[in-house]
Amino acid sequence: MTDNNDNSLWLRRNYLFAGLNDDELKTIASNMQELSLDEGRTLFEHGQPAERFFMVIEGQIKLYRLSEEGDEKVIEIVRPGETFAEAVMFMSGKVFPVNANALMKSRLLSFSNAIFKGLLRNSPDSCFRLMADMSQRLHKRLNEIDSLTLHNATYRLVGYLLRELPEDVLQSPEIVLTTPKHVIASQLSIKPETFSRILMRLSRDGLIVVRGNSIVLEDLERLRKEVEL
Amino acid sequence: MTDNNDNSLWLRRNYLFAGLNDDELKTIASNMQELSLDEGRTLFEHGQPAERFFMVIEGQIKLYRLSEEGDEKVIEIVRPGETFAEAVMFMSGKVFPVNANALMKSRLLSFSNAIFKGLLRNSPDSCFRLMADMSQRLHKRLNEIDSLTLHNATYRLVGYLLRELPEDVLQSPEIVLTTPKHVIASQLSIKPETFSRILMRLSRDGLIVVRGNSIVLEDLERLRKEVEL
DNA sequence: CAACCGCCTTGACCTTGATCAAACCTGCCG
DNA sequence: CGGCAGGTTTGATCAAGGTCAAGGCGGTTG
Repeated sequence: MTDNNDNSLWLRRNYLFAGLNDDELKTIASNMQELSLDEGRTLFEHGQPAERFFMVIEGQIKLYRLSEEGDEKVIEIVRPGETFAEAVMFMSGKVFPVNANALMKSRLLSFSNAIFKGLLRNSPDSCFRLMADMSQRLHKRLNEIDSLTLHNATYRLVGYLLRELPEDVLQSPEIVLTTPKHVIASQLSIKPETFSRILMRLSRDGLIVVRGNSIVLEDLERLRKEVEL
Repeated sequence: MTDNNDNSLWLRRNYLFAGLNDDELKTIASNMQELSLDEGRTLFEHGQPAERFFMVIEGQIKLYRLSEEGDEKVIEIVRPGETFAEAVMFMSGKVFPVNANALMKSRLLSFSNAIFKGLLRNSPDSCFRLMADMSQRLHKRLNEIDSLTLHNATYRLVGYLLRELPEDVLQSPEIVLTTPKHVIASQLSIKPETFSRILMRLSRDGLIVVRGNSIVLEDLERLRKEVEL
């Protein structure tokens, strides 16, 4: 139970649960499960019935789709503090729409859809939070479709770099990739070879400096112009 | 008011409002506005503040994005009975994420976000319906990303044809395009020329027969195989 | 410390679908 | 009925990014 108390902190911190009172949080906490996954372990697969949703508290979870030929498209990398698969509980079929797999040793919490739904019924506030969450996801997907159809690979990559930049612009504009490049490439719908070549070109042109997993954005001005045009 | 009574029928028919009682429906109805748009008229633009959402009762509304160079990507064609922009009310920025434009003379109803949100606060049932709606949209977007990144233009086009097929398989497998081909092409993220060529190839191979806006699916068997592999 | 393994990079070549340009329909309007 | 306009088709060419193959570079492990 001390374990669970520890985990409850994560609940209070997440906006999804912020609309619940102490009793409701207790209900959630007493039904949540902690689980840990070794690197490479799969949590669920596309098409499996979905009864729970998840929060990452440590590590990284890769959400992805597979084509019939086995090609992989990474939809999202979920990081500590973030929830996933919570929108599935309202879908008619109620099966996971993607595969989920640990990129590294990870710890998660899982929550019963049924119980959470029960609480939602008495908490319009929580409903609104969840809807805000879904609305934001919808918007992110729209932007991805936009950049896939209206823009090219360089645009997507530069956009990614700029989004990865920490909020406060004052600190040094360096990004340290915490995920293998080929996974980021897949997320941006670029092949690893092309990903590498674009980084190459950007550094040849003096926009960035690459040293392994570290990318320094040398010329923010020109990088920003790259995604505006 | 007879007009509004007429329009109220549309409300009762739409699942979004199905969770509301008579009083609540009356509130909605008394605040809804009817508007009509001539062909080519724009309803709203990407980035404009969003205070209302809409239902089409006649005609077709094109939702689309524009690139900086003016290229257009059609996100969706909204047809009679369907609502749109209702997810926007929960977004932080509350601006329309797309442009909306009438493909032909159209009639719409519009509803105040604020008032609907007020009703939602007392109707968990309606919240759940809206969440089901958003969840379904999320899933549709995911599938679009999937088919953009993991599949080719032919797959998308054949998939479209099969989805357009009426439910009951018994009737003749003919599709009549009610939207200009270049608009459908954009929806599928294909250029008009390529769209035309793919139709050409499919009919040369005996899978379909094209006559203007009519497409007869001659060989459902092989068409289905096309999207499975 | 050597060997191996996974990941990344580099080079040569290829394929899909885009682009550009012209012809072709079809419906509409004067 | 002639001509014009929008949408569609067709043909020739092009380019972005994918594929295939080989090499390099760490990092881990026995």
